Amino acid sequence: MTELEHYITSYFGVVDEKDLKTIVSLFQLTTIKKGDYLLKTGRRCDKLSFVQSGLLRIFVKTDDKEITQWISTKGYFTTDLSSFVFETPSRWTIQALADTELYSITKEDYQLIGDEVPKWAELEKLFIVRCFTMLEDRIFSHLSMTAEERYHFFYQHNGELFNQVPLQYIASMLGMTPETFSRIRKKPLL
Amino acid sequence: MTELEHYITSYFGVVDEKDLKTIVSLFQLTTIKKGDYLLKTGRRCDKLSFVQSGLLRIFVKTDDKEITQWISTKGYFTTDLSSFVFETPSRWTIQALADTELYSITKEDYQLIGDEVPKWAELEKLFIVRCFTMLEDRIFSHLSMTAEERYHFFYQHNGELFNQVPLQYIASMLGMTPETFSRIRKKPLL
DNA sequence: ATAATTTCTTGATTTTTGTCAAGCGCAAAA
DNA sequence: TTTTGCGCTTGACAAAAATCAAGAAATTAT
Repeated sequence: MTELEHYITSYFGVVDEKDLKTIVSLFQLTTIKKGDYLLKTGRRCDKLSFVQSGLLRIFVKTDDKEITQWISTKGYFTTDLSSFVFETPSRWTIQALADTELYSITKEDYQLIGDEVPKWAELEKLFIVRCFTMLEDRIFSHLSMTAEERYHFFYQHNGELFNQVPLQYIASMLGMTPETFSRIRKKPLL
Repeated sequence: MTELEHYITSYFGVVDEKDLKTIVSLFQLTTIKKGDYLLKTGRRCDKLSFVQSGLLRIFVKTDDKEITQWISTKGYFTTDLSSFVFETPSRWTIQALADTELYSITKEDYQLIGDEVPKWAELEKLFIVRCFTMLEDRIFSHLSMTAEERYHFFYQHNGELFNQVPLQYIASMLGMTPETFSRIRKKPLL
């Protein structure tokens, strides 16, 4: 079983062997180099990508700074969901932070899954609801926690990321400056 | 056309007359009084409610304070989505801030919609993706804006709420204390 | 109408976080 | 190896926001 098959099984739920092969066969393995862009703000995001290895940073460039929205690691699906679904210009820019292997599927092919696998619509919905809930949690963290608390919480749950990506991106993603991040980092834990 | 019919048409997309009647007939009009609870944290949220009139506050009680996640006004669907879909204990408490009329549908009946209206699965997905995108925007506002900017942005888009609900709840929902909210409020606009 | 409660404001103060500027360390490039 | 650039840290300072406490103002209850 490939990682993609494993991920689909565990995150979307049980799909029979045959359907799983059908789904996976629609994904194409592609590679992008460190620094390359998978998507740029304003372009239409016409594919959904699964990170097989490597790292992606999802961010927005405003007038004076870049805001990192999320960092996708191995085992994550990545896309500009709104752009992918509604075919509108994307809000996010997605760039590789390391050489990255992706299994990607075009929107066209993605729609075939729904035709081939009747159960898909339901599984897809459950998946999106799970993503929705994660965003709710993230908003809640901004309403109820200080920068320091968000740091520790994120470190607990995603500590392995800290020695893989520039810390300034994690700082941005948590809603603080690199300086604040650095100061929290060196504080003793008491 | 009732408000509910109108809302379904405009937010979920075009559904034919007959299907629309089917859907709407599954919703039950109920009334809850100011201060009453529609849902309490930990309980299973077994229904989806459309606010016909009145106001609902969605919040969480932590050890020392209450965090308001959202305030639903006329024309909003409200539920604990995760609890409704996965039948897990709800995270949110939902309380009426005023006497409120709701059109509610149980999960059982909600599932009938999918059976009766083949198009529903797709419309439902699009609706959830739209909600997802709104949450993304909200996270972005916390990563890129100060309390003052969030205040003004929210005022621009939801100003009518300011004379309908206790301001402390809006403050909490925007991630600031009532005192900070009050000070921003009295600041001249320059 | 009056009292009681809740909500909002204000001031003084502390804490948290951001900004600016400089320097250090490390890794990639020349 | 030396240089260059990038990322991280640090310090001094400024700004933003939280806290605490007291009082108005408004709402609700009596």
